Amino acid sequence: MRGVDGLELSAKRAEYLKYIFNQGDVVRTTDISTHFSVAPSTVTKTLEDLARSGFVEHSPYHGVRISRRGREYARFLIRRHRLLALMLSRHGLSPDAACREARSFEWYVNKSVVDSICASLGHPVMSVCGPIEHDTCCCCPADR
Amino acid sequence: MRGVDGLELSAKRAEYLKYIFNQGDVVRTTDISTHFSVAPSTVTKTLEDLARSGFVEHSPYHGVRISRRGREYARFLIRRHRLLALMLSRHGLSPDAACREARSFEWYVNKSVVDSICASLGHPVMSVCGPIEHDTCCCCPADR
DNA sequence: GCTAATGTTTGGTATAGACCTAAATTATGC
DNA sequence: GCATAATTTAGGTCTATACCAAACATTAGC
Repeated sequence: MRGVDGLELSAKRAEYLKYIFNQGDVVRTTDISTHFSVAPSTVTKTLEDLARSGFVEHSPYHGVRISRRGREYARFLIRRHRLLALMLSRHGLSPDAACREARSFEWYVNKSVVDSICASLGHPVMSVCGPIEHDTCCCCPADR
Repeated sequence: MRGVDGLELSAKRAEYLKYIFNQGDVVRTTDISTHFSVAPSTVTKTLEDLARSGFVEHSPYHGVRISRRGREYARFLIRRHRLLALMLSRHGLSPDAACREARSFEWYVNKSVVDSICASLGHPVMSVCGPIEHDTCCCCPADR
């Protein structure tokens, strides 16, 4: 995660990656196109891009599998989302609203900002929409 | 400001509007193109758009002047920026970093979220990069 | 009050991202 | 091993942003 600023992927691509990560194993084009309600061909193109950037391994006609890099990045995306949602909930939003609203702008928030927020919240382990892992956080030796 | 969610303008357009608002009177195409380092024709096109949406009054060859609607909206943009910057500074960012980082994602943050943050910070009157006005805040009778 | 310099707009082009349909290709289930 | 289902390819649309060159309008100098 060194040299990562969290803005490498557009919102849409990041959502695809998150979805692929959450599915675990091999994900089929149709799964993604159904989930996001877009045409399969749209998915194929985006997948090719994600593969070109090394976030997934795409074997045509057989689906995609997340790469090591993609896995790390997806974990960061999830950690960012949950930290921002938690922050919003500390600023008066209901858990649901916090989670929903975080989705709208999280894609534009730097890793360094996320790390600051994480520290200011005392490296919390639980957010309003799930646990927060700290293996991609600046405070963890593994990341240094 | 009723019916406004803060996402009406793209980041670029909102920046143009903010600049025009800050300049006060009539602003010339060249001023804007110099400020943002883009070609004058790019500015003209964007200005036409802003005029079409009612944020500015554009009299060709004579510059633009902000409209009533634009003025209100610009005030909201500034209030949003300063509240988010203040929030970031409360989460460990230096004043400079808070202001800079807020710029990168503020464009995607809803008015309702801004209002919540405003309330949670106790409707502050000063941020890290300038005063915060509350005439566009949900807490003010003028807005109801 | 005309001309030259300056400022602005018009029209055309480009890129990136996201999306689509239709046609072609590959895989899979009997 | 063939029909059907899944997937990719080809070719296109649309929006936002940006650029340039050429045409045009305005202003300033004389």
